[in-house]
Amino acid sequence: MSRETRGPRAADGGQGAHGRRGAREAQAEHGGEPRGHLSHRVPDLGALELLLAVARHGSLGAAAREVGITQPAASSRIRSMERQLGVALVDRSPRGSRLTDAGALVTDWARRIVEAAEAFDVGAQALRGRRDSRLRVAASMTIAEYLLPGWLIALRAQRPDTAVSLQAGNSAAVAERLFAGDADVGFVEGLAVPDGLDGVVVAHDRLVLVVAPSHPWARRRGPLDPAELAATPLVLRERGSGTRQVLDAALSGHGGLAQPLLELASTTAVKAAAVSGAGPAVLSELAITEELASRRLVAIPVDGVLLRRDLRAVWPAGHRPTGPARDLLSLTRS
Amino acid sequence: MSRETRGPRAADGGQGAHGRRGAREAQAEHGGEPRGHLSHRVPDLGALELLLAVARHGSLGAAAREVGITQPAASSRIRSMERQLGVALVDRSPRGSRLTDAGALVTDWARRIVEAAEAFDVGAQALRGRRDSRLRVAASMTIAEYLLPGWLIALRAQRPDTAVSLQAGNSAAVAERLFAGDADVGFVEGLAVPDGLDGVVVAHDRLVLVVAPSHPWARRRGPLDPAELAATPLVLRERGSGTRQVLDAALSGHGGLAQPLLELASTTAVKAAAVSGAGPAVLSELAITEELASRRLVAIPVDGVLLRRDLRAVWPAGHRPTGPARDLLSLTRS
DNA sequence: TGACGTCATAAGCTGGCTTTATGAGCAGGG
DNA sequence: CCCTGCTCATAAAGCCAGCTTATGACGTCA
Repeated sequence: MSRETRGPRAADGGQGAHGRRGAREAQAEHGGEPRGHLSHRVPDLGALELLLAVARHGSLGAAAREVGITQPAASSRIRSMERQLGVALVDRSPRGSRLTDAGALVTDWARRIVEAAEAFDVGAQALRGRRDSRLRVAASMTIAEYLLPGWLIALRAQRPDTAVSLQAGNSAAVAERLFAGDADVGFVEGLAVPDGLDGVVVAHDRLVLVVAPSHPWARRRGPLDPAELAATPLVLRERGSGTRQVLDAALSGHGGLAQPLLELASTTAVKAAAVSGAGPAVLSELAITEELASRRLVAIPVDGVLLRRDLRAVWPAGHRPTGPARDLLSLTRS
Repeated sequence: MSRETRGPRAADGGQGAHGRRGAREAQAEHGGEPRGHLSHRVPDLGALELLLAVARHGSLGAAAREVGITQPAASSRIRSMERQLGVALVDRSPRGSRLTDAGALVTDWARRIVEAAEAFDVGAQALRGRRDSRLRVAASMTIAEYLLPGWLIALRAQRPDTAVSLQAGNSAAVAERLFAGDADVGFVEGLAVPDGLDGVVVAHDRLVLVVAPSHPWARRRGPLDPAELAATPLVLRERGSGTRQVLDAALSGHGGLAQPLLELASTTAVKAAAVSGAGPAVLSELAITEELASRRLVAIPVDGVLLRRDLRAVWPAGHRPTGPARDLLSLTRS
């Protein structure tokens, strides 16, 4: 089956013996595993896109056409990807190419990388904030980080030529932009709509108590008592952050928050501290799906506390969004 | 200024015109922003890793050291990333470099790409299946695709030198490998444990009815009636797949499944069909989190049907796993 | 059998990223 | 006060991956 063996080891591309190696002593490619960084073991985005195209078309040539390269380039690139991974990805035949079983698995993993890259792309483009943007969005950090890219991808699918710009900031900054006419629609998280704005709830965000798997709480059977949570020093965002406000309010009836174990400036820093075992933290469920899935963090249920906040689209009171902003809003309502 | 990065094609002016026109006239039929594929607009993995390192260290030089390049290379690479994105990412000062606000956002999006790449990496390494593996895992497709990479990342964090190999297949194949001694532990999805195996439930998987946002059901208020679901032609996996078995069983009391609208060979194909509006589909929640978040698919609740299946770790009856396999198991139990 | 499809091979070019070598700016200690 | 040590920026030269064009080999179908 498949001519797999027919060609000599392919495009070893006349690289050869240019002796001199720079001062990069670290990684030798000899023998066993490449011990370098991710970027040495994972094919680049272009190769992954090509692989997805091959999966779609069942043909190297057609895939090459889709991504705008020639057939030999595609052939060589897939082959070097197979060499790099040490796995046969496609079964070549004179009638086309189909993914092997392993190739299907690899392709699905690749798809997740490419999807993350799409979110990055659409977000970065919005961040560039060109002046000709048809839709100017102001959003809180959490929303800009976790939800907006998905919305923008969906928006692009529906209205491909809507240029979007994004400004991220806290609730006050969002309100300011809206009042100044610098943004067409805003997104904020928190307990109430800022004065002078109207809004609708577009999503909910649960706050979750998490600890590293090594923490004793990770082996608890039952849920935690709110008073116990309130009495425990936590890793927290600085005072004034949305997350901390909600937590404060929720625990006010149980003695209030204990003195923080650590106060950090960003969600990411808090997450990193929690993962590394510094202590329990309370974070948005949006921020920790990955960590929960890979067991770097463990969620601890807490009884009888509503750690939940609303995520709202907002606009200056009375000026309901129209045009592209309305299109975006209609995407965000579940 | 940087002369206009050469467009995807464009550079043809230089030498193109030989008699035969090259295949590069391949113009994208994709609507929307046509120019350039993802890989031209998104920095490569190495650059993203570097950016994360800068975020961690607050210094270009230290970040360079971490990823194994020199400081000038890091400086240049960050700079070209900023040019590519059109956004200032770091504030440089004689005392170090800190992310700008936009840089923090970009870095968080970058982190998601890198995390997906880590999952790809650990999965691909396992797939390579070297003979010296200390832990040989056999798993069903769904588990191998969505859950195993996360588990393996966690395992690597705890036991860095555990070489893992992975064989993916259906339940029967998993059982076979276990009996033959080709695998140390298996993971299967389905209603029951195969004969001759013991196992524990490690997770649950809900099946979800989804439609494209354009489908009339997407605008329903209430949940769907099971009989209505049963009577509707669906996009399905081929007969015999785990998903379809569960669906069949769940709807047997409501008239049984209608004639399929489409029968496709992979979860991915079903998902793609559903996204493109071919019709309603029932898929594992694991497979559609991304699509739900970005509104490419909408979940429709169904009343009174238990579309749920167990995901189990399994091993030959009586031979409870030990060693690395036991370490893995302890990670998978929530 | 010949036309068309597939993929593989070969050779040459280009450009991005790298390296080494240097310079400039700011901080803190002797 | 200036030297030492950190930071980042610039410049010149070289490697290498990947691209292209040109061709060949193989299989299928009318």
